[in-house]
Amino acid sequence: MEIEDSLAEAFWAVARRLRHRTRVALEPWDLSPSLARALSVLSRHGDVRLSTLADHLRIAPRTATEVADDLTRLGLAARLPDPDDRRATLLTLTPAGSSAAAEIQAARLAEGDRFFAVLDDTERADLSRLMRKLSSG
Amino acid sequence: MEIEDSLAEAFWAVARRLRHRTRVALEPWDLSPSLARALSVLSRHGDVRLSTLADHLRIAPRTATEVADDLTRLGLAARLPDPDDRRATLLTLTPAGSSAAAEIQAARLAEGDRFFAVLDDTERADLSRLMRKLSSG
DNA sequence: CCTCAAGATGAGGTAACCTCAGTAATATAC
DNA sequence: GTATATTACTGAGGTTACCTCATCTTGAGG
Repeated sequence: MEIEDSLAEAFWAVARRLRHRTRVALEPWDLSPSLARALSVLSRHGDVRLSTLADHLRIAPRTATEVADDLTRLGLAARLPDPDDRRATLLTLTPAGSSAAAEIQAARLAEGDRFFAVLDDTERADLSRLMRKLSSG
Repeated sequence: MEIEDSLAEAFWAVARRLRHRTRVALEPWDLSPSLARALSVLSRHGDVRLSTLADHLRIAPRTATEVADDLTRLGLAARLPDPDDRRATLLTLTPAGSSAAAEIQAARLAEGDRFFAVLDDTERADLSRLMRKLSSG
């Protein structure tokens, strides 16, 4: 049936596979992808304002409030007042949040490595170069 | 900051870009990605039962009912009784649905071509080979 | 013909987004 | 030094694209 597989379709097939794998890798933490991403932003950028979090996640500011609520309810993050601006709220990782973030990051990296392990070194280098070209072209 | 860009991250950056471009390319038809996919299943497989549509889209059968409702309301598809099984309903493209499907398919292909046009022939062949390897590995 | 399964759908729910309006705090302009 | 605009967050309520469960009709096998 698939007489003509466009490059885009092939790309999406790989994306689907990778997404599925990643989702499975996150299962032990029982975190939605959305919360996992937020956690990773917090661990990469330290304490952030909700509006900054929204920017990083490319979501509306209002939605960042909800993400913060969820992480707080799970004991992974906490709100604290921004000393520089009393309108603002900083979101900070709790110890539980930090360690979850670290473990998740490690699991994700490992899963990525495993996924791309079917390629040899040269192929991975090629792919990396092509991706860079496509994401800045 | 980005000392170590994993291959997976680079891949997702490209995916985001391609998704964005595709969404923009679909704008003229004012169809959600979900309906556009359904339309494309119909145009590839001809009349299908709702349950079959659900399988192709990997959604629950109940959800296919809603997709069918939406396409019908837009005049792009119509329900007709399955002559082989009076429990079943076939979904068929209307003329408007067929031509929309064809145009969208063409636009998507063109957009994909444009997206991957920053690569030369060799690079595209490489990418294609790598994608095939990753989606069957 | 009786029971069980399959196809569609009504009712109702969820996750992850959104906009709009409102409040508090800050920055800017006069 | 006050008036005005702007910024940061959040309450209320909506949307999309899914889901499950219960129900109805029809089909299939013993």
